[in-house]
Amino acid sequence: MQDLPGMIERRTTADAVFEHLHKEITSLALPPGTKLSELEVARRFEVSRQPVREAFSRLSNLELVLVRPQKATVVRGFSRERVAQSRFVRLAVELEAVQQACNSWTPGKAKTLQKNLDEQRDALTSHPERFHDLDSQFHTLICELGGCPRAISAIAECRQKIDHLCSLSLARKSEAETLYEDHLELAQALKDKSHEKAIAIARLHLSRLDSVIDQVHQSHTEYFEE
Amino acid sequence: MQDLPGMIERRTTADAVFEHLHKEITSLALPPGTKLSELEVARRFEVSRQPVREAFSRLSNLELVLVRPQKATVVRGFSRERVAQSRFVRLAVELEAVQQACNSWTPGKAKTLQKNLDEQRDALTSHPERFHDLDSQFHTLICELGGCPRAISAIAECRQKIDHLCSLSLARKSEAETLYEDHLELAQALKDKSHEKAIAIARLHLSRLDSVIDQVHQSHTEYFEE
DNA sequence: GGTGGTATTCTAACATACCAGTTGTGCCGG
DNA sequence: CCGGCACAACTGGTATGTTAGAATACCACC
Repeated sequence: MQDLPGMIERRTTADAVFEHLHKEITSLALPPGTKLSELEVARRFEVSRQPVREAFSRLSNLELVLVRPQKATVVRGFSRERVAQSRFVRLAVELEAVQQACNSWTPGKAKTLQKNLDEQRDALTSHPERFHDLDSQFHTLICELGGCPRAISAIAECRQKIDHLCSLSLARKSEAETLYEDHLELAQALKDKSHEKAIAIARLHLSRLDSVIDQVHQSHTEYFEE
Repeated sequence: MQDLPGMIERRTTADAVFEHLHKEITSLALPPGTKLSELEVARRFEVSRQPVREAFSRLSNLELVLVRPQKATVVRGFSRERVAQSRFVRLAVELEAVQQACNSWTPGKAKTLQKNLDEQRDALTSHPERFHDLDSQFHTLICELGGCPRAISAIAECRQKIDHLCSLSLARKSEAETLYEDHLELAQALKDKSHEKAIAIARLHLSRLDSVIDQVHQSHTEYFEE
């Protein structure tokens, strides 16, 4: 006797506060270093301090804020180490997913992936803002079609932290073209069922993040904790 | 001007409650399905509901409990899917770590690892209860010496969820011997700098978990959510 | 003018009271 | 005896008051 339908989750005040703050932090509307006071936030949302506390706790779990008892709660900055950690795990998972995909690739799957690639190409010139989503979808498709659905959430979790930082990056335009070309090559490698090539491209693809990270680190040192 | 020394974290009541409950849950003193009432727990620890709420919130983040508003908070059971997810990520990370170790392996590192292996052999007969720690240390050493320190925490996180389940496993004795032999082979593969062999053994090594998981699933179906 | 102690005023942590659902139980009517 | 409804005893969510630690500003004193 499960409560399968009973899981209709109530939307609580704390949820609302959490989601709002989460958005403000990840969008950098609240930049790193910003002090957040329970009382102040509570007044801003016109709720009591309790749900705010709850929200702070969750944000703290996500390492988005640092709660310093009796002092203050501040928005955490980026950490090269944390980013590197995410990148590392994502690389490992992505490599495994790509390999499994290599083993089980079929023309039908290739066609589905090609459809996404076509959209990417169109987006490059017409809707640059859509490229990021298509990029994400591309990697998801490889996991899904490749028989690694478990990799999807793991990668998404890693991406989230990295994307947060990459939102500061300028020059996404030329970057996007490079990424698109990587995607093309990776798709080809899958078609060829060439493990070595696929792995090499995946490694190269993710390594491109490093320069972006370095660039952001230099242009926005003040947002970093180290 | 950092607050390097300012990070001295105070030990709060919520911490204590959280740690206590965490231990009770992971040790299965509070088996899956146990109902936890904020009020009841608060009385047990002689604190107010507030810190208990905080603790519940953290446990919920770790997916150890399920908070159902207006109904109850219950200790979550195992989920084959969640375990598989952890196992998958761990495999991916471990494979990457082993490969990097392969590239940078030296006789000196091999010697350090051998010391751990010797301890494992001794533990098998004299101190079986120590084997688990040595096993953990073995994998950590490979990451550390292999130039993948980042893999350590990622693996530890995955292990935690799986270990929780494996604590129900009987027959750890014969299992341990098999694991030890895997370790020996892996160490040899590293010495030989044989990527293929190392990867194959790592895959095999982790796949051994599956039978343990199946076994626990059959003998303790009531602890599973699905 | 510089230094030490103190008072004020922040903060988050904690305790308590209240509210709004949910659930289980038992009474009452059929 | 059985079904349905009402009530009582829960639950977690929210609001607010209280406590204690930490930073700061200020003032007296050197």
